[in-house]
Amino acid sequence: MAHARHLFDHFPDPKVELWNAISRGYFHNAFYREVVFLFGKMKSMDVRPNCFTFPLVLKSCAKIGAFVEGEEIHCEVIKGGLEGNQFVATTLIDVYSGGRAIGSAYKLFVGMLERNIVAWTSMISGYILCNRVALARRLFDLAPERDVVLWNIMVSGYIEIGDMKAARKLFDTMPYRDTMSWNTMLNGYANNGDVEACEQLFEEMPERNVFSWNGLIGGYAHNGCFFEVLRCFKRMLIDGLVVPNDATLVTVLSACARLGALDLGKWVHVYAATIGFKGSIYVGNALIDMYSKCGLIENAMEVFESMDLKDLITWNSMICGLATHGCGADALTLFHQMKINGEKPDGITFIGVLCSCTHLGLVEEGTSYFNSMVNEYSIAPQIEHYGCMVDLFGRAGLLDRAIEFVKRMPMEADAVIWAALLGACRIYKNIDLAELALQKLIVLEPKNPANYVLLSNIYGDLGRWKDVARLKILMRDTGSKKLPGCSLIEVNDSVVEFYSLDERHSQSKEIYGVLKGLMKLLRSFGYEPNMMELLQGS
DNA sequence: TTAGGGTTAG
Repeated sequence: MAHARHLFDHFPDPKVELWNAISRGYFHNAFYREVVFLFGKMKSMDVRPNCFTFPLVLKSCAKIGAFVEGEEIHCEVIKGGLEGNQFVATTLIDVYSGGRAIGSAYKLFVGMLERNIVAWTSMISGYILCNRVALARRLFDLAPERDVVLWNIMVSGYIEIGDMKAARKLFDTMPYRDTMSWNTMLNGYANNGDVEACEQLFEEMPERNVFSWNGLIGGYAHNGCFFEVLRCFKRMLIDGLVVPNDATLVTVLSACARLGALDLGKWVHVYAATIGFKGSIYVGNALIDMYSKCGLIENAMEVFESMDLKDLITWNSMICGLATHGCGADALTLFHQMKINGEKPDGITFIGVLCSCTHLGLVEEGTSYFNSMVNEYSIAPQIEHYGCMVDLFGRAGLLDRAIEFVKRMPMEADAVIWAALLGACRIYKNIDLAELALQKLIVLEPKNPANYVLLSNIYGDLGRWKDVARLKILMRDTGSKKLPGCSLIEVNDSVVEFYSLDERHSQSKEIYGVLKGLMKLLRSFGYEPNMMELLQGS
């Protein structure tokens, strides 16, 4: 674009065609503001925009959310006598629907002298966008003709409101289906939590492209089936008919992160470079998260530093990765660097920042960050932020300030917050507050046994065994049995699950042998395991 | 030269 612009700037007296050409260049490179800016410049130089100019500028306005400017440009369309142009009018319908001004869109639609299928499609997708699916369907039935694009849009309208039955009924009556029709249905099932239907449809598809594979893989990921994500990715590679793209890799990497599948994650890292996604922000961000979650914070940092282009998510992934990895000081340094680089933090950034302060014990700094989030960045604190603050005070032993904070919150404290308090009560042995916290937790999460276990641990610490026993009975009576936490570790190309006292693995004898050895080694360094926790089965 | 449809990350 720099070369194109250079030529354009040196062209004597460019005509409207040339203005359109340079604007189209900016549009296709996603420089929407520049298109709008050039439009203003063009007018100031008395060049009259034509019917090719307006769709470009209007779409650019819509892209950057400049709906007021879009309306002004509509006036110029009328002044220029171009409202009757099919291309211009259809784009205006899209702009108004995009700005949720569905009434204005419909007025335009009705006022059109001729309405072709594209105009009908724009109007119908406008209604869908504004959640008026029944109205969209009425227009759909009225449309003089329907092509595959229009059918697909109507199907996706039902999917968006979660009506998979209606979507399927329409899909089944389609006179012709292209790959996108199948993919639309597939993604519908995936996003509505129906993994089985998703799998079945995938097998029935006459033709699959990368979106089809991503639909199935994404469906698994969305529904927590991370092993299936990896299995399906391998099948895709073996199948070999379709090459994965950045979206595939991102989904696979996030599954690796969840499972701790480090070897596959590393393999994807190399593979991404070989198929040309080295510069992808999406892939880079997913790699940072994967390495952080798998514990290789240095590798995460390496990816971070190698990225020429960074966005908000890049910074957030790295800051949160450092914070959860115990490198709070580095996380805070990075936060300041982020601001220097001109990236504006959001609510997630502050989660990382506050979490860092908590683990560094920086109570006053954390408080000041919290205030700057509200006052300097106008970010409304979410319940997660209040949770961070309660945790910050709690872990620092300032239980009074923590409970004070809970009382002043503008929303009801949730289970996470009370559990944070309960955790702090355990460290600082505050039995009264602990009992209050548990009371709240029993109401909020009557079925979560972890809460009873926490309080039971506190009683145990204080030697109040009768109370421990009382809680055990209470737990039994509520029928809640604690789901054991499990660890996942990658061994020889597959991921193995381990529970406490687990003996399912074929080599469990050897594994426990190693554990015993490690315990011995720890003891020789003066470490005494806390047998109390073992006894209480936490 | 021009208008309508799909997936991904913290």
